[in-house]
Amino acid sequence: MSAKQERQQKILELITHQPIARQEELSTALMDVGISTTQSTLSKDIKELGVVKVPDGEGGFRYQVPGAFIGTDRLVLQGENLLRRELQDFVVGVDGVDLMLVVKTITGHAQGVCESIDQMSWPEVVGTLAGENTIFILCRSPEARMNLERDIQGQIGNTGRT
Amino acid sequence: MSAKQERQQKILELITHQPIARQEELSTALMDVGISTTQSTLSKDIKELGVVKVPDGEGGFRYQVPGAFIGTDRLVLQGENLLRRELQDFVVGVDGVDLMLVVKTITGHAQGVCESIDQMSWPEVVGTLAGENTIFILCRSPEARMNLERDIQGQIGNTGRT
DNA sequence: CACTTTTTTGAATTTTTATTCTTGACTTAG
DNA sequence: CTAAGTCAAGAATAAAAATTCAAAAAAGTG
Repeated sequence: MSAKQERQQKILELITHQPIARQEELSTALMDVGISTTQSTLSKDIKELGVVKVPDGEGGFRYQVPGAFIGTDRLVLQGENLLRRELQDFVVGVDGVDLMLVVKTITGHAQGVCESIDQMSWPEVVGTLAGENTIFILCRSPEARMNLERDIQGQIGNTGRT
Repeated sequence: MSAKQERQQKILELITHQPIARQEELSTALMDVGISTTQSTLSKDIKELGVVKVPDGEGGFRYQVPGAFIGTDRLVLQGENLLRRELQDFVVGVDGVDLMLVVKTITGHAQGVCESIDQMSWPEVVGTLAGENTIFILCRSPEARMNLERDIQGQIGNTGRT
């Protein structure tokens, strides 16, 4: 494990276990653990890790590991390309009745796929909701549902190509 | 509504709808909306609101409304006040068909808003379910749904007042 | 109304953070 | 081995954000 990785790992540990308000402070804390570095390097690490400085509600600040944030890496793929990729890779089935379309994914990926579907802002979709491996899609009409169902069905059929 | 409140409200709006990387930039954006203020004041507002500056994954930064965190003060709010606050700050849209009402929130806030809705124990609501940024609300009748939809629509419509 | 108290604000300043630029360590290809 | 290329790191510096302080505005109080 490289020095950089070790340091970044330790940074995450430190900030989750104690309130750290400034990069200098972090530098000191790292020193105590035998890691010596500069504010400059920490600034870069922090950006890379996606760590953020949040108001702590007591008039101060503290660094925190990002949780709910969108952030970092997923922004390379977007829109239709991302969706196609997700459908191909993660969706295992589609079904539906009436206004409800149900998409099954491999475990843990429903949220992600659902996010992509949301991003498309399809007019025929009223709303979506994802669990762990299932997505519910409420459609505006049975016809809209059938169209979508056919579309998605088509996409996931492509899987074994090339 | 005080000047301060208006300004802070607008800050939340602006940063959710466009990427803003620096406080000066925010100041400019506010100017475009007719609000004139200084970096100094914005720094205070940002702290008060719990807004954070996050790495955007493209080598830059942007301010963002906090999701997972908040140890701040807004948690004292309860019942209707809390709900109103949540609707204003976090809800980005409402839609529905038939018995289903769908509320969209900014990412990570659906659970919270849904909780507040549950607390209200509205008789026209049969049940609710929240994902990451979407809430499904099953209503007792289409009329009930329309009423709720109108109510919530009204709340989130308040944003741009005066 | 006066008068006190609290709150809000901006200018100036300090503090903190990001970036630029260089250097050295390490890799790879010839 | 040597040269070209990549990567990590720090010193110095630029940029951005937080804080201090004084003054103005607003909110109470008798």
